[in-house]
Amino acid sequence: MLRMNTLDQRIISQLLGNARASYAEIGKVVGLSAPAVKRRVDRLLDSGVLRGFTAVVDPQALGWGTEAFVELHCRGNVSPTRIRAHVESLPEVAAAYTVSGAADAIIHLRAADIHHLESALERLRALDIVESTVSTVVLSTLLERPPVPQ
Amino acid sequence: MLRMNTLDQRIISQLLGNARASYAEIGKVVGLSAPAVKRRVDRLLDSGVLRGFTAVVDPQALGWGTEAFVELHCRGNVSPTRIRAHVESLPEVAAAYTVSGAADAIIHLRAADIHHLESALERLRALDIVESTVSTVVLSTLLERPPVPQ
DNA sequence: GGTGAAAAGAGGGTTCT
DNA sequence: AGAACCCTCTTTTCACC
Repeated sequence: MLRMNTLDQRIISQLLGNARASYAEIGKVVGLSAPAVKRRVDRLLDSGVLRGFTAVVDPQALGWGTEAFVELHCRGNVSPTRIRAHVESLPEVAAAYTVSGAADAIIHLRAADIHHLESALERLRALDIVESTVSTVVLSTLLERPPVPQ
Repeated sequence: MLRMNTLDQRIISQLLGNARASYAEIGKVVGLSAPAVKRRVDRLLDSGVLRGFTAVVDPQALGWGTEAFVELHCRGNVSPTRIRAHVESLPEVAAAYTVSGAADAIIHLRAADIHHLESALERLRALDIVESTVSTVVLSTLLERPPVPQ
């Protein structure tokens, strides 16, 4: 595990805001030269604190505007690893979490439309670890923030 | 609304995989010159299909490893806009959705630890639109995929 | 959408503290 | 160790075709 300081956090903060910012731009904000920023970014990538860089797209625009949250109730005791192995076979799974409470997991589904969502749900319910599901369809996305603030 | 073709989708796909890829690299994959790629990316940014570029960080590594999903039940009829206005005042809100079913919204909370999460939940419940909440604490993240596949 | 040129940035080695 | 400086090579970003 890496020990990070304020400088690293501020660099990450800049990259969260704009992953295509140049090292010089970032350096100007955090008070470092461009090569110094690059070496820190490389180190953060190596250590796994930074996993990579991605584009933020409008799901609606790409035709993936229909979402749902599904509480997963499994048959008997199923390990998180097995749940993961099963749910990652569905491309519509945007995220999956094991949780406290009655449900075993919460699945975030993302699909093109209601029919696509229904099809994904059917395939999810057909997994042999699944006993029952409780779905909540998303009507609108009020807010979505990048993974980590500041 | 913008009409997009396969070329745009492939460019977006490349940027989803690596937002810091050079235009020349992207162009080599999709069969375009670097300036042509840049023109399309600029147009996608202008039109809002591409919202920007961000870093993918390990929340654990930055000390934001504790998450929860909260079903929000509001007093009477509250518009999505008002819900949004209220919940975005909490920095711990990672995402918020209006949903079908009994709850009015689902809030995705992200905090440093259980105590931080508890504090965020208290502030959420203190909002005057909120009648009651049902929280589900995330035990582990099994899977998290970028916003849009392919 | 491609081409070519000027400006900006990346990346590596060296020096300084 | 880590950051700044410098130099070369690549990339970006225009112009124009």
